[in-house]
Amino acid sequence: MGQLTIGNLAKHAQVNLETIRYYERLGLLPSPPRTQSGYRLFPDDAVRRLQFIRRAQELGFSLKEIRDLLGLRLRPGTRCADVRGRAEAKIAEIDEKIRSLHAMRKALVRLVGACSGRGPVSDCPILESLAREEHQ
Amino acid sequence: MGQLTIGNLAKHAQVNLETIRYYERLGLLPSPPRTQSGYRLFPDDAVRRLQFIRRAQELGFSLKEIRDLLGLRLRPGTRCADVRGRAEAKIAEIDEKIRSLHAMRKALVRLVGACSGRGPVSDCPILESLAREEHQ
DNA sequence: CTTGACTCTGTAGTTAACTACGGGGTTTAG
DNA sequence: CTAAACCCCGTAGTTAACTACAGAGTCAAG
Repeated sequence: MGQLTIGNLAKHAQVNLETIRYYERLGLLPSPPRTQSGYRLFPDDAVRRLQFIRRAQELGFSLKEIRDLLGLRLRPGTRCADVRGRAEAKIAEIDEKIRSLHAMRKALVRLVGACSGRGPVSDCPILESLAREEHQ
Repeated sequence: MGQLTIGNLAKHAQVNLETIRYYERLGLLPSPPRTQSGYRLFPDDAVRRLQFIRRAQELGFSLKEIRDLLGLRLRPGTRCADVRGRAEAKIAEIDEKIRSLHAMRKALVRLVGACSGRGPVSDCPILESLAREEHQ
């Protein structure tokens, strides 16, 4: 373990090979070392990084946002207050998403309940419940 | 209240006017009644519907998925078990998203903590925590 | 030592989700 | 009653995020 060609990485992470090169160009994956003949050799934790990217996309983050998220770390040389600020902003954004998902969930649970109960409720718009709660 | 031209709807819901026509074509908004000259007249709850769509997009749902979500309702003529099944599947998907967001949140909180504490923790990949937990 | 599977780069094509535009009719404020 | 501001439809252009392809080099099994 510890060295993956691009094809093997693609297999393990279940993404298209070309997507990996694309992400590298966009700065989502650090450029890996190469063999003397130019082949990429990825560390095996690149698999997790790719999975993180895919999952974050499913949560509604753009690749640009994900790049920023992945860049959030404390290295000597980064200003702590800056990292902290950006992290806190992201936390707030995540809390907002969680709240919205809970509202959506609640509406669906209500729908399922009305279904088994055959209650007179919920003929009309169920999901309209999720209006943007004055989101900045 | 009660009747919105497409331009007013666009203003109230903060979306581009052309986007509204686009959503109507895709079946995300029901085709509204028209004036005798052909102008659309939307009921005012179209605003909430548009906000729902936008919010759901930010949560990572595609327009196709959102159309399905909005179609989930109990009308006489829809098979209850079917609606129920689809709703339950959506609930499971939402729970998965919520779990992932919590994992992401936790990692960010840890980052902020390490920041103020100047702990030796978390130089390296913080967000790698969010790997796809064997997602079906 | 060749053949098939990989890899490289650069460029072009695709899909989803808009967004804009042109050429026309309609409404309304002055 | 006319000019600005709307609206109509159809079509074309844009952006993000892939995905494919062409032409050439590399590696590994037999």
